[in-house]
Amino acid sequence: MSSSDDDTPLVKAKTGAVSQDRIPKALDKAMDKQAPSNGHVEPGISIRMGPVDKMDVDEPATNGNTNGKRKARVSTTNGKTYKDASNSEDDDKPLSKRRRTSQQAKPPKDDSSSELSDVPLKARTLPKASAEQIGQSSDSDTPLTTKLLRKKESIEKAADKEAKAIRGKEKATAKRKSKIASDSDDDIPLAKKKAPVKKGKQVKKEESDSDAPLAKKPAAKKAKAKPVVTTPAKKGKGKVKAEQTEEDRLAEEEEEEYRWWEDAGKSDGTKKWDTLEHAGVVFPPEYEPMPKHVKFIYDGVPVTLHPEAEEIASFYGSMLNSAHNVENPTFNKNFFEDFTTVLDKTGHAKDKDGKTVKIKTFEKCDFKPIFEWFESERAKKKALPAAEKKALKAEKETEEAAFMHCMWDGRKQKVGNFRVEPPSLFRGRGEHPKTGRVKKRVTPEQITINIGEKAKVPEPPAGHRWKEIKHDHEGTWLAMWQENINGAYKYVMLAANSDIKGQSDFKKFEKARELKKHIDHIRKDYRKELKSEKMVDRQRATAIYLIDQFALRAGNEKGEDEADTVGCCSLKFQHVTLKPPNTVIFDFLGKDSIRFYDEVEVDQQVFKNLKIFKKEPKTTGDDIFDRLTTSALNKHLTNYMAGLTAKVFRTYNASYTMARLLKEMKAKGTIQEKVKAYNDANREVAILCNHKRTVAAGHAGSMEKMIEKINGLRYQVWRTKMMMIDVDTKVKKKKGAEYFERPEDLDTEWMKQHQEAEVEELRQKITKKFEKDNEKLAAENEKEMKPKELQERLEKATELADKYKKENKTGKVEAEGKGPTVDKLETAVEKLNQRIENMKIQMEDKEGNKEVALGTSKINYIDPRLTVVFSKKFDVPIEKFFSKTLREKFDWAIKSVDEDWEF
DNA sequence: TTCGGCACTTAGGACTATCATG
DNA sequence: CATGATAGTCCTAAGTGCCGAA
Repeated sequence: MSSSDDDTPLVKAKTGAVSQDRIPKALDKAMDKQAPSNGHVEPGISIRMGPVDKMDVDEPATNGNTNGKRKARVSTTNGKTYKDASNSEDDDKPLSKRRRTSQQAKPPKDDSSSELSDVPLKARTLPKASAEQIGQSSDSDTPLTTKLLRKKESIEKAADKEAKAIRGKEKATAKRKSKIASDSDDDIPLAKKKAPVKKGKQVKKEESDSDAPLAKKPAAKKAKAKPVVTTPAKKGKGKVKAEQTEEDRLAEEEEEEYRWWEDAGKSDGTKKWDTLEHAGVVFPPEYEPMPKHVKFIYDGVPVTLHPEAEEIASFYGSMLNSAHNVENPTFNKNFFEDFTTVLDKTGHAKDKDGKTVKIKTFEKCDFKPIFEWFESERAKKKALPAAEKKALKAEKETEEAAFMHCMWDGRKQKVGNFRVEPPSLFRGRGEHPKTGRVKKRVTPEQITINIGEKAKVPEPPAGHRWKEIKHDHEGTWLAMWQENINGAYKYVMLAANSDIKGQSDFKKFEKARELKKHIDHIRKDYRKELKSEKMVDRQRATAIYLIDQFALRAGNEKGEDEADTVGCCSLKFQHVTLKPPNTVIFDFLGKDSIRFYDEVEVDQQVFKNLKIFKKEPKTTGDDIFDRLTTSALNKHLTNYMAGLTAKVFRTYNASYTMARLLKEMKAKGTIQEKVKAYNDANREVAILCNHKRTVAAGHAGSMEKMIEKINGLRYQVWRTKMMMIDVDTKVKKKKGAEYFERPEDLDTEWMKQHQEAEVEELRQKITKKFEKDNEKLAAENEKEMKPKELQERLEKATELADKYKKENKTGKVEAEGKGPTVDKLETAVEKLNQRIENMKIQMEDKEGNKEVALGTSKINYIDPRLTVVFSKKFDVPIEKFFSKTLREKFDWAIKSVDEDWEF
């Protein structure tokens, strides 16, 4: 049967080449052979990967490793229990659970050197090895971590739901009604929704459509609130409503808070404001030449530069300590080129006799004195008394106060980045061809101001004028300029906690929630289209599959003069390695030149397709999706839902994953434990989105320290056990000799070293304390202690050393503490073991977290309402999850949901 | 259909404040 | 009370995606 999966009629290709629109049957078949669809995967290792295409069920392999689990699955997409309709059993399989063979698998190359801080850098350079080589080398250590307990989960989930259903039968029905009323068909089984009723109509008028949730939802809520007072489900909302009126009154008296998320109508999505007043931008301070004695050195000779050139030299000099830039040849080359241009213009340098020195070679430049001067300045600033620092800060604040806020439709709103970017050296990431170039000072003449017609236009600095004054009501920016290196547009916009940003955030998440209603349909479609005989469709379906399953970015085309990074649509031949039967290895640099490495199992058909897309004559450097662009992809996606683009999948899958994880969580334990559990879920999402950070410089060191500490504790455990024998020789028999054995890895050599280290540590501590005490005495004008006193105090350390020495000699440990008994010692051992366990957990946590950044997903991908609900339900203060700024940013979420809310 | 222009979100790293810890 | 680790903030680069003109 496996050869019949291509049941669609095939149009004969004209030339038979892959690049034709149609996929020749022969090729498709050939691919079948190369990638045997019935290739066996050991069920023990394999997590079920790609969702099974119904059309492929005749292929044993794909089903083989999912075995019985699938049958029992109940779709939980909407948080409601119902039998999954039709053939999309796996559509809702939570992302993070599926298909990552190596969720946290480190690429083989990284493994060797986790202690080196430059590893990430290395990892970020494009691998030179061929794709095949990578495949092979990683063969050996396909790390299979994180296997999530799918079975258990679905059982728990079902039980959970049942319980819930019983608890709130009434509630549920009320909710159901209200939900329907409020235009959310969350509860309707997939089967019923899948008909693309809206399809055609929605296509073009996305503007108004995508706004629908924003506009309609709150309105619906409000309308509901009145009549529903009696139903339990509505109580919450009724209350909110009541509070609101009160608050409104209060608000009017003070600041007046605008609860836009409760405001119906408002904003058709294009017009963003009616009136807009603001103070413009703050320019960076003019360059202040360094004191005369600070010289740039050329070829060993201290020379003087024209201030303009000196400023540029100072950019470079001040960053001598960040090897990241200064050791990058491109950075140096670009810098020197731009530096030379300015030097040519300003007459190069003068030596102390006023003779011109021409600067020709970068290697002969010495920026050290400049660097040192900057360092000393920095130190000076740091050493400033706290009071002075504060005063300085306050002064700056008052100076900038006017720029901090604007008036947006008459409401005071915080402005985000009102400071114009100061000149500097461009720090492009990864292998950016322009990194190191001089980013010039921005003049008022380059800046366009966007402001209300009736508002007072901010004064440009004396003797200057703005480039242009606009009154663009459809823009949310206050000022704009273009930077000189890439021609990038820079905008001054409102801060994240402003209404306007909040609104678009809200919209974003509502859009993702809407995708929930269409996702099954979409998944079904792309699975079907994976087999389309049209190359374009097949590529598109495959791409959507990757975006959906692995949270890849869209992957727009990039220019020549940018770093060479990719996303889904721009994946190149060498970024994807195929390992039969159905394992795919992704290895490429994504946004910010962050490496994406993942070894996953995919749907058999996807594997086959990728093989076709990589078919000769394609080779390194060629596009895998050569018939696909992001705009074609997005255009296709809009057919399903207005405003649906590739990016929405990331939001959806991230939030959906978080929602699932939080829902599965048990409300038990201390607050700390709950927070930890939340962070673990957060981490899973971060891993899904490949949000990374560079490993902290001291990571390996602090790791080692922890290990030593743990070993120290283990040693103490052993010693305590030995003390038991000292107290009562009989325990040795009772507990067995094994109990008293010192762990093997803590061999005699280690022990001696450890003892010495302990003694030394104690000695240091005593000495330090002594010195400090003395200082104190000196400060109080009293007599300092004699060195003899120190000697006496150090006796303790010697005693310890002696004790250890004796222990080593006799092989016995004298019991410590008063009235030691076996019982007491046993509790002591227990306590020590507990501490060891805690530390181990802490350590693992740290290690697992060392290159995962949680912030990005929390700020951009996880619907904040999920966190708010979690906080309320589990009774953990929201402060534990959101910092002050985040609480402000997510104000709308905090104030708008009760604990019944679901993503 | 492609391309450049434009506006907006997403991103990691540098810098800074705060907290724990010894 | 210093000191190092961690959390929080700031900065700006690097994406996405839309639009209209060629």
